[in-house]
Amino acid sequence: MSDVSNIVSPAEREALFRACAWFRALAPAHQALVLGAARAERVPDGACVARRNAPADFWLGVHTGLLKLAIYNESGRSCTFSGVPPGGWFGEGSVIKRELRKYDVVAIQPSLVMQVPAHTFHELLASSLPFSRFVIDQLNNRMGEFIASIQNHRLLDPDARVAQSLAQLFNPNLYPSTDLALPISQEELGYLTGLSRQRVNQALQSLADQGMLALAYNQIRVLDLERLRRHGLDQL
DNA sequence: GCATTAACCACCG
DNA sequence: CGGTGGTTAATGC
Repeated sequence: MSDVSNIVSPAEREALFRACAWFRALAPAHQALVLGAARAERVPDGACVARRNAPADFWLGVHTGLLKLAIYNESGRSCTFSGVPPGGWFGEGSVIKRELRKYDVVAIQPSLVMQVPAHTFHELLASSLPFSRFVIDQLNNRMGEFIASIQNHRLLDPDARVAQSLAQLFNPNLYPSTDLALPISQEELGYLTGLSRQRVNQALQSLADQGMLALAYNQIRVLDLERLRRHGLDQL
């Protein structure tokens, strides 16, 4: 993990924010507030975007690439809570509570990350109805995803867990701009699902055989998202 | 039985 | 060359 960063120019940064639905819903004055304070940077694969137990100074968004939210124990074992694909915004929980971040944020692909300062986030929350609405929807959607995650983990067989974990990365409310070709290694998918790489490989090949996915080097292409979403749910 | 770890090797970039 | 993927064998619950 390194902290090497690559700041994006103001003009390009503005374009990035105009691509976000929540930003377009803001009044012009609030948009200006964001553009005056926000940052955007390119980070390489493996880079640490934000650290666990550090102050949550930013609300974070993904424009391109892929991030993961994970914690590591002293022996180096990791637990990945969530993958965040393009279009995803996260970290509002710790920003709202003004607490230390609860997990490490690590790039698992070269990524373009957007950062809204906590101060700006609180200003928007206090003065913008559209922004408040967005944050409520955001928290609500993610709560649903986490409850589904626990269900999946406890009730579904490994093949179905892989299918559901993949399908969650295509939640249109949380991650509106995810491409169907997902650049992720099978090892990272193992961390995300809590399964071994070998078992994930077996599940992926089964799902590919059934026509739901196409596998390539460092990439999983979803061919039938609806079937992937349904897969395994009949077990419940 | 089934998943995990460890190991091996081929292949990709 | 390092990272990734496909496979097998040994181990454990």
